[in-house]
Parts: sequence; structure tokens; C-alpha cells
Amino acid sequence: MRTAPTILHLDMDAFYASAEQAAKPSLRGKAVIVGGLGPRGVVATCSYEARVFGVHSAMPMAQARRLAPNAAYLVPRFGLYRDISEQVMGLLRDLSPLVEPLSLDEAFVDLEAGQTAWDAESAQLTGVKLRGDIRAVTGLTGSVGLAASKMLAKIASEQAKPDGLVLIEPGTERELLAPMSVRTLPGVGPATGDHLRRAGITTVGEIAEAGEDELVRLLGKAHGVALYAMALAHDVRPVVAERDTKSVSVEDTYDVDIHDRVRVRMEVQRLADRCVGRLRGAHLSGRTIVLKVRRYDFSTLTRSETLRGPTDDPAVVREAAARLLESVDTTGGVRLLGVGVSGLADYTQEDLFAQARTAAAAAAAAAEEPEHAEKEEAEEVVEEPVAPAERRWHAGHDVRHAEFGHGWVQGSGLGRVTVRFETPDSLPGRVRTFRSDDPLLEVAEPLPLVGRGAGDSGVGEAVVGG
DNA sequence: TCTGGGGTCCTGCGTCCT
DNA sequence: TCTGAGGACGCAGGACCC
Repeated sequence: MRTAPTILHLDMDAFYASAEQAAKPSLRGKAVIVGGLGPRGVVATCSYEARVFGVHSAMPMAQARRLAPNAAYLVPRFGLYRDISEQVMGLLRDLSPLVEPLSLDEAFVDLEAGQTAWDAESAQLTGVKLRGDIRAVTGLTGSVGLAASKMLAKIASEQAKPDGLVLIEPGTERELLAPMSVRTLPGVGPATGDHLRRAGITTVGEIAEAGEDELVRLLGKAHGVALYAMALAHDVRPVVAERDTKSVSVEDTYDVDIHDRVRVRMEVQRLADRCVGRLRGAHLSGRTIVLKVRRYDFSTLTRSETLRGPTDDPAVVREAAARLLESVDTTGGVRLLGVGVSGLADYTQEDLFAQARTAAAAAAAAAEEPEHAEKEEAEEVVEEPVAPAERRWHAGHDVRHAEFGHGWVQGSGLGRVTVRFETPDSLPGRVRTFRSDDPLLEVAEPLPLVGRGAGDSGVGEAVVGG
């Protein structure tokens, strides 16, 4: 294990909500909640102003609305968040080639590998400069943790939140961890936390005292050994820049349970097509097809089937998913369906040739034996249906009006759409309401959060004013 | 109160093969 | 030829993370 605090963990503060506040001046300093707005939506992220009311991530949206009825409720805009994330990851890669993104708003960086830091002092300076750069480039704040291991760097950034920096000096780790809740350690969720609590273990120090054998007895080999090591602050996991994708899946929760078996079959086919679309987009193919069903009572089951070889053929995935569905009882209704593919392989030019040969062979066989021909027809991946005739306006999404300019949808319904006209660098703007089919109103791309006044040189060189 | 979507990893069990 | 051990693999479910 290294002896200098040169592993950095960056965690952007309330990322989606902060991005929305930066994009929408009228929401700054206000409770903002981003998530699914349907009857079964949950909170993805909320601003610190919303947390005061007790709202937090993963909370059902209905509950959030009761706690914070006057908050702004927005649908996530992943395109915008991805763009900002790429800017931030770019800054991290300037520090080291070893950057391990965990999500759009979180990453580990091995500063030693990048030769940007070698001791506590240089690490601290790097962290301070990084936070400044992130603010200058994106207009947002991120919290930085520095320590000698990934686990401790993550705990440090958690302590630094919001908008801070914490460095854990090597040698102080065990003392620091001992009084903390077991839930602080990665891998301890509600179930393991309960399990440990029933065994009289509530703090990290008590895990260390219990000993490895006891932990293994309670939690099993892998989990027990790992957790005991973490409690002693032993964590030698390296920062890994490239991680291969292990599976690709899509799933949908329906606003109302589906009871009609025909509709269930249809949805599974649609999901299979979407999943293959993703798979092909990533230039992958896979061998194992997984069907996921969550029933009316929230019980979840999966069924899987492994093919003889990897595929990215929508017809093959559809058929496998349909076969799997036949083994599942859906009487009573389903609230969620999902289709996934695992056992992934790189999808190469050779695969294409192989498929072409298979198709040609099938066609030849079909010509000889027409009764076997019906399933070999090549089929296109079906994309999501295009918007219905009546345009849908999503809360929080950007729009442009031919007369009033750039704004965002504050709400819609009953044939009306309410738009607030403002941009990231304007003052809070005015609200106007239009008919939802107003020909002067159109969907717009998000504007950059900083630097629009700095000319065409791009956000990278911009500086935040005021 | 009523629980998203996209992932990863682990465990336990059954089967097949050597 | 029979038997048992043990590894590899397939499958289902659970826990966890962001």
C-alpha cells in the first residue's frame, strides 16, 4: 500500500441539480429536484436547498412532492450532464493517465502515476487547483478527497461535501475510521448493515475487533474478507482506467401494471430491440439473454438463456426473450420488464462476415426446404417510436421561441406549455404561456453553462464572472 | 410511503466433464 | 466398469453502487 495521499476522489456536488441551477438563473438558491416525474418516479438528485426538507436520492417522487411541494421538479437531461462530465474528466486526465470514472459525476485519479503529486503537500495543491479549474470550466463545484487508497479517498470526499477538500494523512486512518458507522464502508448497504447490527456490530472499529473469521462466518468468504480488510484501512485496489463492459440491458417501469399477456409480449419485443440497438451501438455482441420481470407485488425474477455463440441479431434476441417469457407467470400484472445481454464479445468485422455467411447458408437451405424459412428473415432494429402528433414538452428541457428567444419548459398540460425565458448568463427571466402546438416554439439544445460571453473560443478558456 | 435505470459482484445449487 | 472429487459453466437471486 502506498504511503502518500496521492489517490484523488472527485465527487461533483448535487451534480444534476447543480447543472440545472447553473442553466436556469431563476432556480439558483431554490429547491430543485431532478428525477422521473411519472407516478412511479424516484429522485435522481436534489439540490442542497431541497435536502433541507428531507428529500434525498432514490426517494419516491410522490414522497418528495409531499415534503417539498414548492420545489422545481425537472426531468433529467443526460445529454447536458454528459457534456459537462466530459469537460471534468478531461481536466482529470490532464492530471494523470490513470483516471477511473465511476459515473458521470465521480472518478478516482492516481496522481502518482501522473507525476502530479508525490506527497501530502503536492497532492493538496493539485486538489485545490483542480477545484478551481472545474469551477472555471463548468461553473459547478466538486468535492475532493485525497488519501492513500481508493476507499479512504472516497470517504474523504464525502466528508468534504459540499464544495470542499479533505486530505487524510497516512497513519491516521484506523483512528479516523474506528468510530464511523459500518455503512461508511463500501459494500455495506441496508441488508449487510442490518446483519452486522444484529450481531452487535455497528462501527468500523467493532468490525476490526470482531476479527476476520467472525466476519467470514457472518457474511461469507468474499464479503467477510474484504470488509475486514477495509476496516483495518487496508485497500490495495488500483485505479483502473479502462473497464470492459460486462452486460448491456434496458428496462422500463410502467405507470400502470400491465395485465394483458399480449401487451407484455409486445413490450418484451420492444425492449429486446432497444437492447440490441445499445449493443450494436457499443460494437458488442453477447451470448446470454436475460429477461427481468418485476411483478405487481414488487417481487422480481430473472430468466436467462445462453446461446451457442454471441449474437447482435435482433431477431435472435427477440426470440430468446419471448421463449424466456413463456416460463414466467404474469397473472396479477407486471410493473417492470427488462431485457439484457451478457457474456459479451467484441463485435468485429469477422462477426459480420460470419453472420453474412450464416444468412446466406440459411437462405440456401430455405430455398431447398421452404418450410424452415420463416424465422431466418433479416430484420432491422426498431427504434423507439417517434413523437406522437401532439408534441410533448418535458419539464426543464430547453426551447426556443421565434419571438422571445431561448428558455425552458416550466410546465405543460391541457394543451398549454409554460416557458421561462432565461439563459445561463442572463438574469432570472419572465414566464409566458403558449398553446402546446404553437408553431413559433421549438425544442432547443442546451446552452453552455459558462463562457458564452467569451467569444467563439469555447468554454475551456472561459472564466466565470461575478 | 411505496419504491428508476443501468450496472457489478457474490453465493448457492445443479449439471457436465474429466 | 464403477465411483468420487473437483473444476467449469449455467442459472437464479440478492446486495450494492451511482
